Amino acid sequence: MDSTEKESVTNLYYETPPSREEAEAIQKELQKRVITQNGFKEIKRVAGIDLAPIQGEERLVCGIIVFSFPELEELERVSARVDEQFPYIPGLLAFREGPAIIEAFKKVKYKPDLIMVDGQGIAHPRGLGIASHVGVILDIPSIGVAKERLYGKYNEPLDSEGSWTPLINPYKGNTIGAVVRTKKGTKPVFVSIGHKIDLRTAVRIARECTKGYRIPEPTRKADIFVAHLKTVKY
DNA sequence: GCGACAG
DNA sequence: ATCTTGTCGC
Repeated sequence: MDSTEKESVTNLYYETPPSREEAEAIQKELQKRVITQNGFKEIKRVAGIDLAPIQGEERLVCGIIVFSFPELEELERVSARVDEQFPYIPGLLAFREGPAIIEAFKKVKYKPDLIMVDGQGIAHPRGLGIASHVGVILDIPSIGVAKERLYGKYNEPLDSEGSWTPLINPYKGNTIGAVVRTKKGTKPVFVSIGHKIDLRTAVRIARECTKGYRIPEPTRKADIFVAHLKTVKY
């Protein structure tokens, strides 16, 4: 690939949106940079990230809230609105939402030690879900916490808080994530390594961030934040 | 060819 | 994600 293409690999912005093939090629390159071991000493701040489309505006709004950890007291919240440049295609979510995340992250003053993204980490067909993609580009530890499965097979975890089962790559048979029951009586969430963290730690952090709701506080609060932002004109 | 398919 | 009212369950 030439220098322009090489540049596009480390950048989520593009003059012309990449084709599906180009996007998948970029994912295969970035996947090689994912680190599946803890790349931090201590986690003192965790950020939750979420997005939502602004109906009728062809734009997306991204909200990021930074919390102290493990206290989970809010330290800061920022947001950014960007034009839609890519459609939603299963497996290529980062090309749609990534630019808004990068833009909003630039405004964060209290840089987090870990970011929690609403979506998959390595539990993805090419091992690079949005949480991993953004983690690698920002070079910051990350974990993916998705509400639905994208890839992998699993057995339903028992209906008790904290129960979890492994999410397995159907071809290789290795574990790519965890199906975690964060709240009894509700559907489980899909936790996977984003970047610079191992699975057991990712599951532990997700659980420590859970406060009585199915969704961990960082992404849950970020979701409420963007739902509000959508209704405000700017 | 037939399903599956994050947000 | 979004379109959408009432409704089942704690």
